[in-house]
Amino acid sequence: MRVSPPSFPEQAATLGALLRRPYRQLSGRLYAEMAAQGFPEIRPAHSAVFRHIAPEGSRLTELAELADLTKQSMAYLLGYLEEHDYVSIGPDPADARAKRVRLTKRGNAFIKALLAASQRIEAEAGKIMGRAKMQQLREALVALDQAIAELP
Amino acid sequence: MRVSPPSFPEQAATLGALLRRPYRQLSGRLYAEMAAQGFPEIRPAHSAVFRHIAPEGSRLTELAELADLTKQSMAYLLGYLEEHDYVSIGPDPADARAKRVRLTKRGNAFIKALLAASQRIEAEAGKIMGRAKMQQLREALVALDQAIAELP
DNA sequence: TTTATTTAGTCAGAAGTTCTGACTTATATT
DNA sequence: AATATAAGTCAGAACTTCTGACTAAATAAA
Repeated sequence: MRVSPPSFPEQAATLGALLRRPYRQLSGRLYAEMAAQGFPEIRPAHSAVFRHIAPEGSRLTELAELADLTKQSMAYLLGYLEEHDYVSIGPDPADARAKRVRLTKRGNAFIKALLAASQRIEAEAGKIMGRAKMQQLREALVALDQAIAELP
Repeated sequence: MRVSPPSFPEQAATLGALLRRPYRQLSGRLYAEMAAQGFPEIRPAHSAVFRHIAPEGSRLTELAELADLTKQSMAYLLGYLEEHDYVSIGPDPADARAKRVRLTKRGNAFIKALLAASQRIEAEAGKIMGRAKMQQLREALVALDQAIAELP
């Protein structure tokens, strides 16, 4: 004698929904904090660059591949970041077709601030939910990522 | 004597990164499968509707609030879904200004298929990483979501 | 019970993110 | 040397979401 059908995703709490909610929350907090700390130009899309750029610099195409974006999309993001002095884009000495993208001082400062804020938020959440559970969560997320990669 | 600075997010594995990766993977697989199963029109943005729509139907404004979107954005998504016969949009008998959005047969079929695929993928991943760990993961994700909500 | 306010939704326009297709130039292969 | 491949660019479009201004209906206040 069911009163209301539990057949809708919100109640069903799919794994996807469970992952999405905290991710969104975290993301929102983080970028708001970065804006407050003097990096207001950075939007979530730009993380595609910051996540993958190498300390010695990276090529546009390389970044595009790592971020799973087209070269055009990556070029768009990089143009914006160059304009706002987060990266510099110069010629690649080894290949006249290619460009070398490097973090500027400001770009490095942004990453440092983002990492610090992220760790602080994680630590605070850890205090609330328990550090052991947070550690379990991390391990389980790594395992999940691995498991999904092995899926047929 | 550090050789390469570990100061970049990809290596740092922030909690955000750990959540994002499997979420993206899951999402990608799920929508590809839905397309293969006869629902090619549905894109991730539309989940904002399916996640929140009530069995008896919902109002546009209500859906917008639940999804944390503007009414205009929700109207855009609903228009598309109505065109493709996933929802019907009719007048609300209780309020002449309002509209009532209901899932069509096709909309219900989509949700059913999405849920089934999601559960199947989760079960398969569970077989690989261990069902106990998957259960731990679910619990930890709920705890994390709760903890983030309690953050200052 | 008029008047004022709030609520539901629309219209117009824009910004941002990402895509496809066609192209140029430089490098690598044959 | 001729051909194929790789790095990026240019032009244009689709999609997602936003802001601001608006209409019409419902609710609250005077």
